[in-house]
Amino acid sequence: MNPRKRTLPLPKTGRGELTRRKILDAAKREIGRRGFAEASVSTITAEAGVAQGTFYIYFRSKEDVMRELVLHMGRMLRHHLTEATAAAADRIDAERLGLRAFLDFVRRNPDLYKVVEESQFVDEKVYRQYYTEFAKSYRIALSAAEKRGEIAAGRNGSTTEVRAWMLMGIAVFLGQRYGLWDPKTPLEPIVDAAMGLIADGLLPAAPARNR
Amino acid sequence: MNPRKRTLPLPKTGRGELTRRKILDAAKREIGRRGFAEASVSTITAEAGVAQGTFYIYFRSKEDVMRELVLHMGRMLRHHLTEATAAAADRIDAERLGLRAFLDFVRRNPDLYKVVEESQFVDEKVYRQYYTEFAKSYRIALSAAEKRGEIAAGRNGSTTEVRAWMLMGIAVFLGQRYGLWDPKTPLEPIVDAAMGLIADGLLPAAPARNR
DNA sequence: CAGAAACATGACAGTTGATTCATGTTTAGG
DNA sequence: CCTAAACATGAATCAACTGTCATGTTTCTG
Repeated sequence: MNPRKRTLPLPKTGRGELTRRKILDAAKREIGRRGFAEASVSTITAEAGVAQGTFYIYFRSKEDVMRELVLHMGRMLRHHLTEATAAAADRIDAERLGLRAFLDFVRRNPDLYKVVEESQFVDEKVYRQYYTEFAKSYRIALSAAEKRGEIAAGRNGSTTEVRAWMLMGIAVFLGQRYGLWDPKTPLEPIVDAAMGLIADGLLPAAPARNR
Repeated sequence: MNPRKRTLPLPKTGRGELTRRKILDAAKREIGRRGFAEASVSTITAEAGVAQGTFYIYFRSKEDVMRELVLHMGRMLRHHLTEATAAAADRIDAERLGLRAFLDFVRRNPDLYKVVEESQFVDEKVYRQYYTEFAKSYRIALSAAEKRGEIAAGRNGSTTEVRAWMLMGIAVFLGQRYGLWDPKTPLEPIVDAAMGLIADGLLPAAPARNR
């Protein structure tokens, strides 16, 4: 029924739960700040205030903790975005609110964000899954909006998926540039500028176009 | 005059140059495939067909090789893109040609591409520099196109820079998704779909818009 | 409250892999 | 063709970490 347990069983007592969380939190900070290679299990457990051996009660390895953190980020971000876009008037509005919320999230959780990006080089599978799942929800939302006429119909069969990946790429890069690297600058002008491209593209407004 | 040499001096003989190149090539393949952590100096030198010690004649450390490879990628990619976009009729055309060329490049140089992405976690400085420089050229090109009226004027002061980072994010994500992860699928439909968003945005064509 | 299960400890065994170095070999240039 | 500089070697050094384990301590359950 459980030939090779993928994950160690979860703690069964309150104490255990607390300890596990302390380790996870410390790992997030350590890996986020110093990077996966620098963050040793001993650094993590020191930061968490527990003995080294305790780590292995809850996690098989450092990689195991990465996986857990990626899943955690997925859940948190999904929740954050769902809340933020709930009141969107239409898809463009949802894009704006979503982008804004994403940048906020990155600024509030730089460590977690960096862990997820680095997971790519530690366990590619979990990283791909992370983005593939986001892309899937994105595709569904875009398809629906397309049917409602809120956004343009695609040029070909790949359009919706391509759009989803483009929008994710935009968010990730703006998150990196303005969320992580320049955490003080106001986000509104960034989001405004971004929405210009997302909604209308690079081309000048229609009246001037000749096509 | 050279207080602390950043880089070891370049080889002075043909033999040395060849050896250095063999090591660099092997490092690119090894790090690209197995990742920075897995690629040991001994693996790299074995692959290059030289002794371990030889590595340190040309590079101070494994990280040193990463830096070198990032710079190399920058030069190669810049060259590739310059050639590809030379004949562009206008900025939109340049975007199309550039995106297409970028995806091509990624498919042709997956190892190098992956090395650059991982460099972020090995020497963040060189990684930032890499993208910051690309962003700079991008800004210049976009500004010029804006003045020529080929693309819409920005909404605010950050527009040009934000656009540059968005377009880079788009390229990187499509490069990852369709260049690396799905290296067989034809690129044309991807590029077409992408250009829809880049040129016109998500909103339906102007006639249908009411604003 | 007693026994069992869960949890915690920290020293340590064992591995790994980066870097050094003393010793050769090859090349360039006079 | 001879010598200094350049290049190459690979065994040895050395530091760092991971994961284990024998030994406690705490919590749960009946």
